[in-house]
Amino acid sequence: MKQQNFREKVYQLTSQIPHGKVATYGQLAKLAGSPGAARAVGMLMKTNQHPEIVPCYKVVASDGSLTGYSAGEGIVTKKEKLLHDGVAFDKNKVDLTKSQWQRSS
DNA sequence: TGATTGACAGCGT
DNA sequence: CACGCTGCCAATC
Repeated sequence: MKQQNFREKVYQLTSQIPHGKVATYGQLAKLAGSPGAARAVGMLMKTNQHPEIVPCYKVVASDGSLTGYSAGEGIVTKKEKLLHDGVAFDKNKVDLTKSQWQRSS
């Protein structure tokens, strides 16, 4: 498996997140090959060149908090999308205890 | 090529 | 428990 560019890997991994699950920026960064690059991952979502294959709303902060989101009403729309996706929510945050994405099966 | 930004994460107060 | 500051990485201007 050849190592793609960091950003390609992040987009790929994000598109692989199953229905009803979410992943954290740190998790994606680690899977992409650079643990600690959570901020860089967030930037890729912001620039978001592949909105059709990258459900960025499935990506949340390490604490389950919904951050950013450049589309619709922002955080509000993102939360609604996650709820619609079957993700376990806790008030204003995602319940990572139940809905955090497992690693590659 | 260099400097700055940015949708984070972890630790401290 | 809530808020603030620092550190890391890659992309963008």
